[in-house]
Amino acid sequence: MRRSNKDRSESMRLALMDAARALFIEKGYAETATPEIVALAGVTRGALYHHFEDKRALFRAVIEREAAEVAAEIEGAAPDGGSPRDGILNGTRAYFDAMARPGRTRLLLLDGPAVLGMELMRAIDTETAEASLVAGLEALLKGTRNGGNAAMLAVLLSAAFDRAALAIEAGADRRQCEDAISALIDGLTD
Amino acid sequence: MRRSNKDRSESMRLALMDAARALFIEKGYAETATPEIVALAGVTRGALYHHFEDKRALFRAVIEREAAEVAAEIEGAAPDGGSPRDGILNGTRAYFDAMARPGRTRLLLLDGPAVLGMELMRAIDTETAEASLVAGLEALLKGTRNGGNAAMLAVLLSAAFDRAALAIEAGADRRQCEDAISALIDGLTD
DNA sequence: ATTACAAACATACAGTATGTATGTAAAGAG
DNA sequence: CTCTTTACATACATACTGTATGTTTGTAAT
Repeated sequence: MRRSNKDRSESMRLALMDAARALFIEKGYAETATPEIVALAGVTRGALYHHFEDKRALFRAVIEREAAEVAAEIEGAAPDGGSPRDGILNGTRAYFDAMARPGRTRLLLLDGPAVLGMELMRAIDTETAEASLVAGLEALLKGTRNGGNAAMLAVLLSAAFDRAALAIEAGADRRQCEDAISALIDGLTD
Repeated sequence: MRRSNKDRSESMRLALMDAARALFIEKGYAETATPEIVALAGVTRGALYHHFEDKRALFRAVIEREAAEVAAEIEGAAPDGGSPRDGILNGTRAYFDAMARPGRTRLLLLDGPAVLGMELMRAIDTETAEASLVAGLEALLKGTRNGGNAAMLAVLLSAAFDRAALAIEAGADRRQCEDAISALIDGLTD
């Protein structure tokens, strides 16, 4: 069979990213060796280092795809209508749904920040949850006593969402998490 | 000079932990090699592997000491008197002070969770900020509509504190962080 | 004190990882 | 149908981790 170079590159990148993702979520970034990755993908390390600068670049590609998927799932689940409060809470639930996919908390909340750094991680998922959270909070708090804090509150609340996602994966009751977040959100207005 | 074995072990462990800490905060856990650590401590790798099972065990010792120091600083700064609200906010400020020491955010909030895992990290600093935060929140919320959520709210709020500490180190305005946290806390009661 | 043992280190080694350099086959341009 | 470039495989240099072994220093008993 005769395939174009573009096709070959694309499927090879995907195969490598899929194999890497499977191992990264199973054993973590540090404990995953490149020979394992390429063995799982059925190729050699030559392919890996041809398409990615180094192991970290492969990890970054996996992270960026994962973050984009999370963003897309949230985007797709947000009706974007209704009150600012409902918009935020719907977004929260969509975020929990998205983060329930196995491996995502480890990739995006544990290994990602440690390997790529907080700065880069923030840049990667800047258009993820937090951007719409800022918008929602600004709408919610406009004119209230907390109107000026929307940006900072979004930072802190998104941290709470992240921790909640980790807690849920660790066995915490999801309903209880949502109630606590509702309490935090509602406290800002009334 | 003739020193006892206990003395030798103790000072050697401290020397290794100090050297390791300096390199861990400068380059991160993964990028720090054991030959560097022992070179900085002026010994050989034999000493390291005699006193610690592996590199990870040395990192864990560094983390546990750091977490204990943070806990002690908070403990020392908490007057423990006054209203629950003031107690929580004082604890928050003490936490920010403690986390302002260079390297602590990286050790305790980035590399720690990734290397040791969330579960172990939670066990290590379980008696740190969060225990007193739970107590403070329970006192604050007793009888209010959020009385049953104190434990979960403590989890979420401590995540917000952590993120705030990271933001402050990244250049965010500390005062603004404290205001936002006050807003979250006060919203739970009024 | 001398001997006997254990603890504290240093040195040497085996295994494996990463990244690079080089070689080969397939695709695309002229 | 050449010629070049891209895609990949193989081979290699370097470095790190953990262990095994050796040497010195402390410790306890006879």
